[in-house]
Amino acid sequence: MSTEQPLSHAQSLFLKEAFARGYLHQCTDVEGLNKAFAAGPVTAYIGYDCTADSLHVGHLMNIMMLRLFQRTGNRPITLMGGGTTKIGDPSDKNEARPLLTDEIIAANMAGIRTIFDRFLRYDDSPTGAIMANNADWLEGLNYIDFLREVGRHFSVNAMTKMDFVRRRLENEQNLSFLEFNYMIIQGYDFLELSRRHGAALQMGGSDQWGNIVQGIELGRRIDGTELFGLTVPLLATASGQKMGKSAGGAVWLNADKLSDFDFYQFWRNTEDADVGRFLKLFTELPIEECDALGQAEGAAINEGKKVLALEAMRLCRGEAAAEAAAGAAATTFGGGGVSADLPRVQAPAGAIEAGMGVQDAFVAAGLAASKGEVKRLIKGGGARINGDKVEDEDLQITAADVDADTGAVKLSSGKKKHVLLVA
RNA sequence: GGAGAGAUGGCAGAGCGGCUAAAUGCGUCGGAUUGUAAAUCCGAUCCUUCGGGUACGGUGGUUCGAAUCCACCUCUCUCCA
Repeated sequence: MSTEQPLSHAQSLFLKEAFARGYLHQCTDVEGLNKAFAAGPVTAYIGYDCTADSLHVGHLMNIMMLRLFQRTGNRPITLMGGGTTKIGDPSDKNEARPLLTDEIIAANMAGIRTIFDRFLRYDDSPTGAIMANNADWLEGLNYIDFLREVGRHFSVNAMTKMDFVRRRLENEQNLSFLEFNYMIIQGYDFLELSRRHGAALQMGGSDQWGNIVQGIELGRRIDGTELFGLTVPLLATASGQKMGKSAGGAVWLNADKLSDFDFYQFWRNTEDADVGRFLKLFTELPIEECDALGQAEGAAINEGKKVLALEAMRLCRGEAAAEAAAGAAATTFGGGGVSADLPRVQAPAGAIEAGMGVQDAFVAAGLAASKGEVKRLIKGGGARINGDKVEDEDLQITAADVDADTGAVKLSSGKKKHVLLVA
């Protein structure tokens, strides 16, 4: 796509900026979309599954894009897949996954919403974000009416040519009718959102391209409306790793799923080659500044990583958490001191006073999954208590190990994972 | 509907009566190096009350002894119709 052409209207700011920051992958019709922006605020949506009670870094790029979309004078809709989650997206999966219950879906949705509140402004103004839930229209659908209105526009011939369908068919793996309907339902969401809220654009991960296009087609055929789609690129690290692992687990955006310290560390440990790109994607610093920081050579690039970590923290966890995590990192890695802002885990009541085995302590702190793992860690020289290497696998942790200031014992697995086990 | 092949640790994939808690690779976790980076190198990699206990799709059986042999069941794949 070209950014050379003069974009005389402020609304096109979004596409220009999104492109420059690296959010754009594919677009169904750049010219048409530019015109739409020129005509006034555009309403766009991104759909989110409710399969977990938090979103993770993999979702962050498109949340940032929604935020940019709003800041550049448009109205974003976050669509919760309360209805579609009951079906489960079959694309890219080889087997059907177990269906979630209503209770779990509702709980997941509540967890996910807390994240959006940090990034978007929800209100009734022309650019105020809207929270939608496709359960609102999917659950009340009348089967016959739906088939007559929507079903007739879908060609099974075409649907069987889709990658995931063909794969399932060729491998003779069961593809239930339920799953087969997912793309119809998702396409229908777009139609419904365009009717209810005037949504003209759907954005999403590049894996959603097919679903998005289906929705656009549907809108054109049934309502004769012109709809647009655009996707964000798949995110990987420079060395080719899929992004989003930290301290042994997914990098959740919710603080109750991943501590502020670990979240900060995730960004702080970004690969050199990714610094500039990630700054543009995950912070709101001016592009020139991102580029400058990302181009630093050698150890100087660490400054960029600190900025990235701090800024990403600000957006995802808030100012106070960002400062605290940065401080905790500085004391932990700089001075070797113990920061009170390291992740805290409560030890079983009275356990430390009574004397707690190291192995149990590490497991309790979540630094190891089993005692055998702790033994291996000790054998490998990676276990530390208050900074001292553990040599004896039967060592007892007692009240004497509890630091007066933090009221906890600092346990470390390797050089980067630290937990304060609170007595 | 007919004929074959297969199901092994987080994954891929050897093993085909005892030496097999099960080769090798990937992944993961430590260590070294370094800049809390990447790359590289080294080590570890079921649980345990440290006696043992679980484990090679499921259930029985043969055997002193089975992931390995037999029967049935479940699922998957390939070829033919």
